[in-house]
Amino acid sequence: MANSVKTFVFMDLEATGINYQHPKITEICMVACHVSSLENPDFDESGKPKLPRVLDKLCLCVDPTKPLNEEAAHITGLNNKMLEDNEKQEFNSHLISLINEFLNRQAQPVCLVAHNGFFYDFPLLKTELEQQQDDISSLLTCLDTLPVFKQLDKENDDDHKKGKGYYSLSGLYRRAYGKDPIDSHYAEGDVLTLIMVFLSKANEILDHVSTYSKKWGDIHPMYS
DNA sequence: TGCCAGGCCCTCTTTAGGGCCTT
Repeated sequence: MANSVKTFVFMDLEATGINYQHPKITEICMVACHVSSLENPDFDESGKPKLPRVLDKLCLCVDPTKPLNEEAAHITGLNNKMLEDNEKQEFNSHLISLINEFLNRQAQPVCLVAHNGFFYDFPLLKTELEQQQDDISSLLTCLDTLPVFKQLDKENDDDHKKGKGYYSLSGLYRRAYGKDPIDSHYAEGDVLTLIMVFLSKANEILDHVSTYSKKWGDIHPMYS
């Protein structure tokens, strides 16, 4: 199909807090994966899929220009002093250019993927872009793995008791691979975990990408 | 101190309320 996604860009944001705190981004990571690597992954001797060898990565720390809340600083391992001491730049036009160049380098069309992306990562990125009077291509599509995994369980009649953490990123990783992911809450660590979670159901997800995805242009900012 | 977002899902439901998931 002419419109089939050719590149999935898995992404994760670390920030100063969560939605109602009007957060600002402290770290952004995007890892681009060609669809062929997801359709036909290599497997290790235990039958676990391997991360694709060919990955493009963009990982950057950002001065949020507002205080991180205590919990965000604790779980992300970042704080304002650290970002200031390292003279990190704000979310500015240079960063937006980098993101655009990174996305434009990939085989098109591109689909952004994030866990709980429809309610966190995508609206927050949209807000930061809007505050710079800018945007990324409205031709992008985006996919949130949280509703995807809920829907797949429904279709597979999974009747497990779904307590707290069942659909968290680390919870999905534990379900798939029987152990905790590494480097949780480092943006790159979470993105690599997300790719592994995606690979655990890749063919089922890839079969329904058009059903589950939204247009980037339909994402609303988290706040203005 | 607890609340503050929000669409979806679950249940002690459907004339509703509360928890999840993201930092």
